[in-house]
Amino acid sequence: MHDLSVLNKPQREAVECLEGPLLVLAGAGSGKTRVLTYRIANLIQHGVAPWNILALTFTNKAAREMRERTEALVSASAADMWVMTFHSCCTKMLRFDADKIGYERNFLIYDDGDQMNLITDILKQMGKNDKNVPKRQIKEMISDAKNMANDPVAYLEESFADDLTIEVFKRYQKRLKEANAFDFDDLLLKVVELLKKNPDVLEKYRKKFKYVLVDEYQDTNAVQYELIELLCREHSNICVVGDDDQSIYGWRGADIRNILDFEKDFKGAKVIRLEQNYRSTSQILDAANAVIKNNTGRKSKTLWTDKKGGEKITYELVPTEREEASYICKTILQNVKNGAKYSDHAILYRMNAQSRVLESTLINYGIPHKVYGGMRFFERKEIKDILAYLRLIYNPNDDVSFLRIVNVPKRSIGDSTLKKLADKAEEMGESLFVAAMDDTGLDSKTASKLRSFTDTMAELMAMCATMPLSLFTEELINHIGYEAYLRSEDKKGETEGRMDNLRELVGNIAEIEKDVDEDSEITALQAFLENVALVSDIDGMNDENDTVSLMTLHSAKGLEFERVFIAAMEENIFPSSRANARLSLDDMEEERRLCYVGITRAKQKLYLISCETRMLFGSYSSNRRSRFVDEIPPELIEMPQPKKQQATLSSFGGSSSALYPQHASAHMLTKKTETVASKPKTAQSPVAKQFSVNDKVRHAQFGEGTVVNVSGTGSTMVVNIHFADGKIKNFAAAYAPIEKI
DNA sequence: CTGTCGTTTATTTTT
DNA sequence: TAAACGACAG
Repeated sequence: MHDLSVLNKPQREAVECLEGPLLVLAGAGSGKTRVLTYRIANLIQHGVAPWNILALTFTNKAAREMRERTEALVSASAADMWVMTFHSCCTKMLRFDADKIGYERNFLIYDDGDQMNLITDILKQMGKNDKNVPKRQIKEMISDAKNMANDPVAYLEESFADDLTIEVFKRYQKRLKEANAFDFDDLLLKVVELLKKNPDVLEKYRKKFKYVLVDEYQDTNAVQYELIELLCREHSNICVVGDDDQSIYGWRGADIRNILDFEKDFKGAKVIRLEQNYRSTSQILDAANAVIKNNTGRKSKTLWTDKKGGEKITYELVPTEREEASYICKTILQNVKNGAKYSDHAILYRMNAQSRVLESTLINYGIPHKVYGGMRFFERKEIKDILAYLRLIYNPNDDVSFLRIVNVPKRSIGDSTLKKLADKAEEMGESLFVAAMDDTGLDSKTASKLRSFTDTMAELMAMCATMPLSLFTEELINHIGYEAYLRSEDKKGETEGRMDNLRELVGNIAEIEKDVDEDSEITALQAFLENVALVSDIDGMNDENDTVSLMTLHSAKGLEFERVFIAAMEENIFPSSRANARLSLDDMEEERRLCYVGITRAKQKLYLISCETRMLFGSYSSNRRSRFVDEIPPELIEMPQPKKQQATLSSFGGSSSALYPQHASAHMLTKKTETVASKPKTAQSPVAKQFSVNDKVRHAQFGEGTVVNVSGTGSTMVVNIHFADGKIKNFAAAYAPIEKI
C-alpha cells in the first residue's frame, strides 16, 4: 500500500477527505499532483471502483502524468478510470451519444484554423468578404459567447454584438452541424446540452462518476463549471485543485470566480491550503510572493519553503535583443561548464515572436534547444493539406477540408467554379463534396473540373480501405503528386523540409496505428484525427533529450526548471501594452499572475533580462523595465552596476542608468548582423579558434561550408559561413560547433 | 484561374 | 520584420 507518511499535514488531510466538496488551494510547487494521485489511490483503497472516478485536466500531459502516477500507486490497472482532459472527456461522451442531439457519431473536431476558414467562407457567401470585416474579432466573439454561456445567441444579443456577428454566428453553427463537426468550444457546450436534454444520459453519468476531481480549477470557464455542476450536484463528491494566483487564461473565458466562489457554490465545502513549496529556494519564493502581493481579491495564501537562501535573482540590462540572447547563451554555457545540464534551463518569454532571435542565437552558439508552441506541427500547411484529404475521406461532409484541397494540387478550380458548386449544394441541401459527386445541373466545363477532384477522391477512398493508414497516407501523397506541387510553388527551397514533415506525419500515424485495437470499433483514422485535434507539442515533452526549453510564459505553467530566464522584462511587453493601454485592473492583475507563474517555475536560479532598445514589429522601441522587476525587494536581486564601457556597441554606454534606462536613440542601431557584441565577463570562452576567409569548415548541425567573411577577434569573432545547401549564416566563432576541415 | 504586388497588422492559445 | 490577405492584371 502507498505510504501516506510522505505527505505533509495538509496534503494528507486532502488525501484523506474522501466525501463531500473539497477545495484544495495548491500554491505553485506545493505538490498538488501528488495530492490528486494519492487521493485517487486512497479512494480505490477504500473500495471505490476505478470506473466510478472521473479526473479532469486541461492538458494531455497533466492527464498522462496523473494516470501514470496513480497506476504506480494502486498497482491495479487504472484503465477504467476516466483520467483525461475536459475535451477528451467530452469527445468520448459525444462518441457515445452525439446522435441524441442531432449529430453523427463520426464527427470531426474543428481547430482554430478550421473555424477561421469556415467564417471566411460564410462571409464570402454573404458577400461581405471585404477587408473591413473584422473576421478575427467575429471569431473571438463567437468563441467568447460559447465560453460564457449556454445560450450564445442570447449572450451576443445582450452584449450588443452587431447584427453581422449574430448572423455569422447562426450560419456558423448551422454549417458546423451540416459538416458534422464540433469546434473546441462546442465539445463542451454540446455535452452540457446533451446532458440537459437527456435526463437518462445525465443519470447514467451521475451514477457512473461518483467521485469527480478537477485539476487547475482556476482555469475553468462557465461551461466547464456547468458540466461539473451537472455531474456533481447530487452527490457533491467534488474535489477541485487550483491556485487563483495562477489563473492566466481569463482572456480565453476562464472565470476566476469559479475558484473564488467554490465555497458558496458547494455548501459545506472543506478548504485546504497547501502552502509549503517544495520547488524553489526562498529567494525565488520571496520574490514571487512579493510580486503577487500587489494583486487584490486573492484567496489569502503565503508560500513558504525550508530551502533557505539560495542564489540571488539576477537582473540584467542589455542594449538590444541580440545582446539579450547572447547574454542568455553565455550564461547557459557557463552553467553547463560548471556541471549543469542544458535541460536544466528554460527561456520564457511573453510572445512567440521573441523566440526567433533567441533561437538563432542559440544555434550560433551551438546550444541544443527546443522551441515549444508557436507554429504547431499540425498547423503547417503541408500537414493540414494532407490531413484535409484524410478528413474528407473520414467525413465527406467536411466542407472546410473540401475547400482546402479541392484545388490543391492545382486543378483549375477557382472561385467561379466553387460558386456554382456552392449554389448547387445549397439547393440540394448537401455538402460540397456530395454535391460535386453528381454533375446534374452543372455546365460541362465545371462538371469536368470537379470530376478531376472527385475521381481522385473516389480512388483514394477505395484505396484507403485496403491498407494500413500509414501506408495509405504515403500512397496518398504520391497519388496526388504532392511533392511536385510543392516544388512548383516553392520559392525559398522549402520543399525538402516540408517533405520531411510529411514523413514525420506518416511516422506519427504509424505510432497511433500500432495502439489501435484490431477489434475495437474505433478505426485508426478516427483515432488519429482525434489525436491531431486534441494533442499539442508540449504534451510530448520528455526529459530524455538534454536541451534548453524555449516557450511562452503561458505554456510554462505546470513545468519546472532548475534555472529560468525570463526575457524582455519590459513595460509594454511584459506587462503587455494592451494591459497597459486599457488600464484595466483585471488585465494587469492577470499579467502579474503570469509573472508569478514565470518566477515560480525556477527551482534554483532566476534571471530577469531587459533591453534598452528592442526591435519590435520592424521598428525600434525603448521601454523602461517592467514594473514587476521593481516589485521584487532589492535585497533579493543582484543588479549589476551600470557598465560604463560595453565591449562593442558602446554608443549605448552612457545611456543606461540603473533605475530607468532612458530611451536610446534608435538610429544608432543600424548595424544588422547576427553578431555577438559584448565581451564575455570571464575568460570562459574555449580556446579561441582562428578562422579566415575561404576556410572549409564543418558545422555540427549544418554540415560543410566555406567561410566567406570574418569580423571581430578572439571571443567576439564572428564568421560568416556559406553552406553547401546554399544557406548563409553567422556564428560566434568561439562557441559554435564548427571546425576547420 | 493564377501569379504578383502592395497593404496591413502584429499577445497569450491548455483544447 | 514578415506573413497574410486582398486587389488586380494577365
